[in-house]
Amino acid sequence: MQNEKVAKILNRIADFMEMKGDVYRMKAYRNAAHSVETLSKDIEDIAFHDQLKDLPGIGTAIAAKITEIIETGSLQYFEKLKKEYPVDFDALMAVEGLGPKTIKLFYEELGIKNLDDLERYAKRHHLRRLKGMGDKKERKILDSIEFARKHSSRKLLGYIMPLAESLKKQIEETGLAEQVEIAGSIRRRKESVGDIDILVISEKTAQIMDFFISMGEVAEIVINGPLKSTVRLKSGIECDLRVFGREVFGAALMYFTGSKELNVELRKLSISKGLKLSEYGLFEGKERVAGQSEKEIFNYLGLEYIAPEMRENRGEVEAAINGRLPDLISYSDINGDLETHSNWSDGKNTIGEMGRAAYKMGYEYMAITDHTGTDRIAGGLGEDELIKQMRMIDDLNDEFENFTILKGLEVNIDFNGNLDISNDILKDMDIVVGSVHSGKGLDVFGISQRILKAMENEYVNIIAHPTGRKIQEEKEYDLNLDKIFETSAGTDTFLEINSHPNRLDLRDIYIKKAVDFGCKLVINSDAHSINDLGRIDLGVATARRGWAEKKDVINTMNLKKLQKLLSV
DNA sequence: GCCGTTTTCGGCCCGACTGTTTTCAGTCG
Repeated sequence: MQNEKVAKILNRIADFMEMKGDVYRMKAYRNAAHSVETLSKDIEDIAFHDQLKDLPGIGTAIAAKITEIIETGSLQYFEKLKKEYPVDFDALMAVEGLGPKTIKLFYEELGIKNLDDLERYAKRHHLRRLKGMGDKKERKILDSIEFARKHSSRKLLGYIMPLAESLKKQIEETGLAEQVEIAGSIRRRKESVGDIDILVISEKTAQIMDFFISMGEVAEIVINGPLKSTVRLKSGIECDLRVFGREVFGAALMYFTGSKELNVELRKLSISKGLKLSEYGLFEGKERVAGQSEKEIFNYLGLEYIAPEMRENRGEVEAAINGRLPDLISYSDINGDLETHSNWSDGKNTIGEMGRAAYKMGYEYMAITDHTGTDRIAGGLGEDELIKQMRMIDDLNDEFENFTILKGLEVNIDFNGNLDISNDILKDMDIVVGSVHSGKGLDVFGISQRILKAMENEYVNIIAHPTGRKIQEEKEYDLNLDKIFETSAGTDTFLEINSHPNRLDLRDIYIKKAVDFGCKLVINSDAHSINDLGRIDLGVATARRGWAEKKDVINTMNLKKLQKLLSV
């Protein structure tokens, strides 16, 4: 899969176009990049079948460039641009107040290529002499360099959510706001987030801003205005607070929830209907015809309500026009957790503690799936220990009413696609989770073949974290997803959506594709302690981003139905 | 550079803020 690489190059070209001030070419490349990014098919396949131009935003010129990237591994046009402007664009863009135009100016006038150059020239006060610059801007840039160095990358949703919720709660508790909402990519539950956006309805604007900028979490104030303030938090992320009136709050929430791509799409749709959409409402001439709630705006535009998790401009607008939006799985639909670990392997809590915590969450069942055999690093269990554990779970289950601990394991799929526990043991398990943990690159058949072989084993129910990616750390395996989805559907092997904050694997666009293939999914916490059980919400959010419905996810079933499904 | 249920040419989302300006460019979301 070269999708990521192609999208990255197109995005970089868009950056160059922005530097050159060619706004419309910039948009064209940006659109094309988005098109490739959100594609669930392999771009090489599409190119091979000569179908690139069928993709939205890709015409003759960009199709030819994509073909060149796939065939030669690079792109002449892109190499030329890089030579023309050899700057560390990402690093410089991370500096607050620095954009493409300023980066170009600095490079052309002073030869600034990276943060070190920038810092040197700022300290020598060379920046302030340039056109459009002044001492204030220079100082602001200097102040922002350190922050940009430390915190240039986006943060994982799972780690930022609790912080955002806590800020929201603190603001609510002041009683100064009528309503407080978290917007932005957090509301869309995107896997990584760049900042925290909080919107409030309030008439006591000065007081609420004062409270916001003096909260304990605040490290530094960037902007402090009457309607908008920006602060840097001690945890290294920026947070915005904006105040709006009640009658426009829906429009503001919609606007600041995004995504940017969806906003553009909705504005275009508005124009085609003779309307105008902004964060202050939907207007017909000068009259505001909707704005108090998001529902009102969607309705007026002739759309069904689009859930925040779906707002990425990946076809949801068309589906909403035609009344074909999926009936998304909801956060309360989960009836149990089918991958958890106890202190028998690398978990922190006892099986009893895990069970009682899951019971308290209102679950009907939970599977203990400790690591096995060769996964010695994770304290893997041998066959004798597994038999002992099964007996103990039987005893524990006598404790509970209307709740069952299922006997399971997370079995390792080795280099040859074999499992490290014999079928004699597997057949007595309620649930068998298969996963690849090691040997990438060392394997005999390629990872797809390993997984496919494991799926063919009649006792394997679930493939855990199927693509093996770790967000911002490890790339996904090079898998033949079509084949895996086809086999999953054919063998009733369920694909996991792992809720670990840095996995969220399967990811959103693959979930959509898996559902289209008729695969059944399972959302698991992969908890290693009772505190991890709650993160299953991240998995549900990811499923919603992949347009999954309740019927697509097996652990929304009650125990009886689930057991029937697993026993087949 | 892409796109078309008024269009194959002439459009391409919108508004606020900041710092530099003396009417605006650049950045941000």
